[in-house]
Amino acid sequence: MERYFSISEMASIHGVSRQTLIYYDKIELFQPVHIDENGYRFYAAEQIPFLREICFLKSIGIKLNDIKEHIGNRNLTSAISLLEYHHDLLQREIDSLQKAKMFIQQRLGKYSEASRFKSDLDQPVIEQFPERKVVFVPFENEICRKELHVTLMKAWHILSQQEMLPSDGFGTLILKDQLGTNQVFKGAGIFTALPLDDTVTEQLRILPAGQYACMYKYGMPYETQCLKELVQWIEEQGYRITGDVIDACLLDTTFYETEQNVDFCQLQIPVEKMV
Amino acid sequence: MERYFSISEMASIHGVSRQTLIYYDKIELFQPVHIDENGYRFYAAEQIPFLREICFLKSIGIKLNDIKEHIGNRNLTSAISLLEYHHDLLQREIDSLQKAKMFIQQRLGKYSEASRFKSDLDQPVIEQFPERKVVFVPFENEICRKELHVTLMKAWHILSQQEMLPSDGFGTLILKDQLGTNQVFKGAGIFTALPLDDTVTEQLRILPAGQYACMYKYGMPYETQCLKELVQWIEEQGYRITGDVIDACLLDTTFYETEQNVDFCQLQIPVEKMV
DNA sequence: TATTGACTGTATAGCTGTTATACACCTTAG
DNA sequence: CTAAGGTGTATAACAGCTATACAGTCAATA
Repeated sequence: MERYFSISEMASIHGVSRQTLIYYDKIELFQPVHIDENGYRFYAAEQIPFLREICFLKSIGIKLNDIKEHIGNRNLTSAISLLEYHHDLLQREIDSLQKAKMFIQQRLGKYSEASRFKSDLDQPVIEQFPERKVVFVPFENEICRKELHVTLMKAWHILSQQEMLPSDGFGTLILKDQLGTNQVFKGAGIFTALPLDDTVTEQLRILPAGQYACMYKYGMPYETQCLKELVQWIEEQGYRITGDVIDACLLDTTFYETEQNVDFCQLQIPVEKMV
Repeated sequence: MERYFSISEMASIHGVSRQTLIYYDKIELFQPVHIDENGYRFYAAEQIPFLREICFLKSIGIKLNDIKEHIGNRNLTSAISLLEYHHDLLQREIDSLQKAKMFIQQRLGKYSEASRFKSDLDQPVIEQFPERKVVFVPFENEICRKELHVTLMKAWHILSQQEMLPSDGFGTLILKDQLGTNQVFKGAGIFTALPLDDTVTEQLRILPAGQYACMYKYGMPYETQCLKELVQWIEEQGYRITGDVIDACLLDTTFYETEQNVDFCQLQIPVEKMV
């Protein structure tokens, strides 16, 4: 019966590579019991349970450094606390991936909305919307492309502080009372939909459920031609505007770099029929 | 109105570091529209949606390389397929972490069993066990420490091929018919509990539910003193052995490196009362 | 005008856990 | 004597940054 295992034997027994054992030797995680005059590494059968345990801990995602600290003086208490700690860590990791998955689903939902829109471009139509919770950040300067982008990023920051992403749509919100004045964008700002129902303490706003007069358009929110048309249409049809105007961005400029360089949007104005 | 953003402005708007933008420049993922005579980078407001989108895709875990390939010529179809692909990837990742979490729970369960054992060392006692599914690998050579370890690793390989880990206990299985002969370990081998109910095509064996005569002990399976004592006790108490002998390892030698260097085990022999 | 301080640039190492490569040595079989 | 198959060391590469060192730029102040 041979006394030692060569490095390749030891590696193949554990399903790891020779290089990996050399690396473990180097970082002093797992070293051969014997080294011969040529520098050849030799491992003992008694070492197998240790390497096995290292492989187990590695497989469940524990860092080699943590394994190294643990494996040296191992006892039931330390083994349990290492596993419990890692269990919590895994749970947090899973939660975070679940969240990412949900953000993707929401974004896909938005894309699906954008691709099968329900009316022609620049054609007014009435649609129903559920209640929407959003974060609202008012503009601080004259509205322009730059102000739009910078303000949106502020809203983004508010979400990301709560570990959320603006995956569920955003746009510009224009105050109802400013319509028809020569300061249409006074008090206006950017909204981003809340992807989770988590509480954002400040800057939370609710877009009410109900019927909205809507119009798809290409253009930036500060181009008000379509807005005027839609408001006029609302009057002609005998509707009354009941709340603030939403200019929801369906596809931003990153989709139209070369040609148009404007957003694909939907104006949404809450209305009710006048009696 | 200033035309450009400096690198630090652009970084802070997006909540990334200056170094990150330098890195994105270098890998040609996101580059400034203008570089002045001193090499200073300047970014345009129109670039914000692109960097924003890069940050979004990065946050949900998409690799920079994939983002780079995608962001250049972006359209609804490619955006959807990128997200759908990544959604599946996330799901697989989550499944794998869930599995790891379950392995930890099982291992913790084993440790808990080991720490609150129900009878004294070397004291026979009757216990109930549920049915257990295990992978069985027979010894190929004379039983000894090395053969135990090597055979256990073979069982490990069978599990890991099915993306499982031997987290739910292992041990030695001795055939009932060899008890009392002078070849006790003929046909014996290593078993490892199946952590999942997945089908392992071959080498699957079932340890039946029922009552077992049990004894905790320190020692390796090839040391048969305790086994003899337990078998004798079974006879004295008027029980009959109904199946193969299990020598379940509760804590392996990695827990006892310096002092004892043997496993903490529990002998389990299925029995029934003779009438 | 000289000097701060806050910016900018480049270049480099470090992190983690390997894998891959290049090059050299040892042993044994043909 | 050579070839094959093992072994050793040293190094780069991967990803996505962060941190550091060192140097140039710019505007405001003493």
